[in-house]
Amino acid sequence: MEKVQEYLMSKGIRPSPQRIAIMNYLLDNCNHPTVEAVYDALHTSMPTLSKTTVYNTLKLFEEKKVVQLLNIDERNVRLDATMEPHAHFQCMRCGKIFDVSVKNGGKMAELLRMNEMTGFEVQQTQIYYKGICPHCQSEKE
Amino acid sequence: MEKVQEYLMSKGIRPSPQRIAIMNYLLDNCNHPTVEAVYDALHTSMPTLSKTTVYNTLKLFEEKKVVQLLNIDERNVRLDATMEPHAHFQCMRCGKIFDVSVKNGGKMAELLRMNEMTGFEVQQTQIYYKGICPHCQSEKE
DNA sequence: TTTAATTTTGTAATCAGTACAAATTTCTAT
DNA sequence: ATAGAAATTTGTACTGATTACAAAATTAAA
Repeated sequence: MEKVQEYLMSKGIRPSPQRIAIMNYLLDNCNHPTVEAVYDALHTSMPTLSKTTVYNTLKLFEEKKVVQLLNIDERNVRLDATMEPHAHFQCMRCGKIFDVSVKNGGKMAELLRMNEMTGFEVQQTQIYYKGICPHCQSEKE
Repeated sequence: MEKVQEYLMSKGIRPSPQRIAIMNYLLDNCNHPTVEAVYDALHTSMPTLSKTTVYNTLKLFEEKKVVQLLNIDERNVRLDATMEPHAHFQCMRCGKIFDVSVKNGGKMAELLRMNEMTGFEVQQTQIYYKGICPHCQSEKE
């Protein structure tokens, strides 16, 4: 329960109630929520929470590398508290985002990263797929 | 010169003057321009051009698969008329976007695509890198 | 050559994200 | 403890990219 507090501190993040709440939400909801979703969910139990705080916190979390901000959806940012290397798939029909484990613990991404990148200092890699998820494929229409 | 017209027609796009102008611009400017940049550049020689037309046209181009809309920059969409499979690198300092050729003509991406994607119908793949470009690395401060 | 279909245009609206300064909370040093 | 400094949170106002929409213009078809 209080593990999150220690986790944040270990990452150099002061564990304010808001930050703990946001981090907990992200850890419990791995469905790549939007900022809006985070705010809406926490707003009820924490009525004073401001949307600006959510944005500030997420920017801090990204800097401290405890959260990824995904740009796979052109509408709005999606959050992901899983930092192990993995790719993402978004269904163009239902909009859901799925994690895609990259074989060999990201070695593939490493390989990719090597090609032609001479002189480029790569700090982040994002792999995005778009298409139709299994559930939507078996839908009539 | 008039090749573009035929190219568009071959892709099922009616070659209006606006569409030809936009396509030509994208083919001549492979530096992943923004929508704004396209509009600004063409607006002078084609004063009646509307920004809405640029947006409409680009959406059409994407549907017809003659242009990619890149979401690598969180601020605004970037355009790319190169449809051969390749990745992109954005410098976090200067903001420039570079093409990264994926070795073996996209076979690497194909490999990635295979893993764990059972049941998922992949239609697009985007690989985004972020970091510091060679030029910005050799900059003081 | 009138009618229908397509495309373009301009304006207004939307909506995610940011700037900013006041208010609050937390930390530190007495 | 407690005053003052530092960090954090909050609310409001703003920005700026993108979209909605309906009228105007262009093109195709009969």
